[in-house]
Amino acid sequence: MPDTPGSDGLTVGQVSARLGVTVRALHHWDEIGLARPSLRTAAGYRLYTAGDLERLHRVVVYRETGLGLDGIRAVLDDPTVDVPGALRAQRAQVAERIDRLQRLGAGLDRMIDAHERGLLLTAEQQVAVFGPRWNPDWPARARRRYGDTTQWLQYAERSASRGPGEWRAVADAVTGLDRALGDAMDAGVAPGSPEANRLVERHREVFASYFPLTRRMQVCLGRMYEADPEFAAHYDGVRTGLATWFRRIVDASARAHGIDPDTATWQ
Amino acid sequence: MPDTPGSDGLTVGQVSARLGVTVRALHHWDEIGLARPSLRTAAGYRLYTAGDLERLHRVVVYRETGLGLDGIRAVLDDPTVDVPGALRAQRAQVAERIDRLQRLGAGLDRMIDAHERGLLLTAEQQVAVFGPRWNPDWPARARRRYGDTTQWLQYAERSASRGPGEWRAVADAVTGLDRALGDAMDAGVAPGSPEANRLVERHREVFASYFPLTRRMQVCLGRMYEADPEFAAHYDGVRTGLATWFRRIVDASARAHGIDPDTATWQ
DNA sequence: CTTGACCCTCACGTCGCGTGAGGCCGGAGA
DNA sequence: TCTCCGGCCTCACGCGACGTGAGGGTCAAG
Repeated sequence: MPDTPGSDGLTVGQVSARLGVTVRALHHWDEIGLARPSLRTAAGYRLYTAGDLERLHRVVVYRETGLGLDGIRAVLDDPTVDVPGALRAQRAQVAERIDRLQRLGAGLDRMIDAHERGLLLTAEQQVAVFGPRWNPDWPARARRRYGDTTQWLQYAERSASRGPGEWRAVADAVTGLDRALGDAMDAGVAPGSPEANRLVERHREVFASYFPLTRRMQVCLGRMYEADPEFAAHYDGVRTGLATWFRRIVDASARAHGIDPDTATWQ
Repeated sequence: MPDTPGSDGLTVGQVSARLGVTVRALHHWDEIGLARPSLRTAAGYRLYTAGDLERLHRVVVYRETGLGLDGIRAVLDDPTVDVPGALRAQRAQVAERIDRLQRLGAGLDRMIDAHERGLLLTAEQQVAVFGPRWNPDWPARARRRYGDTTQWLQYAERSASRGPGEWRAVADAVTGLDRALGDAMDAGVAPGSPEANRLVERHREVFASYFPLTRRMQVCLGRMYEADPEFAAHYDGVRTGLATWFRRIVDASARAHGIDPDTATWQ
């Protein structure tokens, strides 16, 4: 009985089942000469002998260490190769990959937090950075209102990489702008004047630390500042009537750039 | 000055320097339509506008999370995609990969230990498994003598996956064989007899738990048992003269298989 | 004689670029 | 004006370890 399974060799399927590797992998290892069957049937079927199985088993063992096929070939065929050394090198690589993945995971956690909370600072940090008039509920409320917009995404992406120091700079820029706007209104700067237009540009630049803002979006924002009680309260807290004056200088600037502020949309 | 850098776009090299990505990556992202420049010069140079830079920056951010380019495309272009969900899925994948790598690292540590110490058991475990006649220095001495042979490699590979239970089974098989050999010698079993040959085969099978043993290697091993004081002491401790008798039954069996025991080599 | 499970050999696809090859473009110095 | 050098362009193959068909032979059983 020369073709009883096991008497002179196992077929790819049988080896595959025994060693838990795919048939294709066996073909591949045969192709590249890493582990070839010593026998073939007349029909060309691969037959793996007991000795072949030995080698295959060693291949499987070293493959599980993450060694590349060339490395495995070296370990199996080159008696001068330093196997424990190769294993230790492999171990170091694995440790490094774990490190990288852990850093990546931490970065992901930060981004997830930024998307969900809008800000990575604790309530105390927020008050310390943005001042006592800051309400720590605002980020969560902003997320509920705008969380499904592209701009929220962009804002979250930026927030992920900002700590207290960066936020302090943003807050300083914003309060500086508020002061400049109030002073200009006090000084009687007229909408459409070069000075007013410069302030509008400055607002766009400062605001870009949250997300990129087009002129049209800025127009919508100006109207929102005026209409939304919370925003209006903020600007009127700087100077009475500032929200309205700001809308007027934005509208005038938009008109100067060929935009009709009454039909402008957010998109 | 329509071609001042920055006025209407940056070239690939400038973008590459700013964002810390390779020029080839920019080409690639252009090819697959992930992030294309809005402009080209007459000569075909890519020119990235401020808006293009925005998009590129977002690509870079999400690429750092390990998201695939198709995933990034979805995040950037499909407003219905659940970004925090995608990030959390990515986070879970990362955690799983860390897990796998940590298991892989543990496996590597075991293999390294097996190669270096020859045995993963503590001295106490060794004595518990192999009995009071066992000397815990033996594995280290064996490594010094045979550590550069293929057989040591195979032995170490097997050792890496053996705990006390498996070693107990091996030890039992060995002591059972020793007893059977001693009994047979006592009973006057003759070298070359079927019973002696069966014992030789049994020895090869038992020994295969250390590493695969050919008949020729077995012949050499028989001579070593007789010549090496330590091995001889062990077998003579079972029965006086057992080492010599064992060599004789191995020789006889080898001759029956067409091997000249006096010229057989380990290879 | 057919069926269905198993085997064979191509040969392309994967993923995100790296790495040339071969050649055009643009600003600066001789 | 010529030349030089650095930067840009478009192919197009390579990588690593197979996955996944396509198209077709083989083998034991009914």
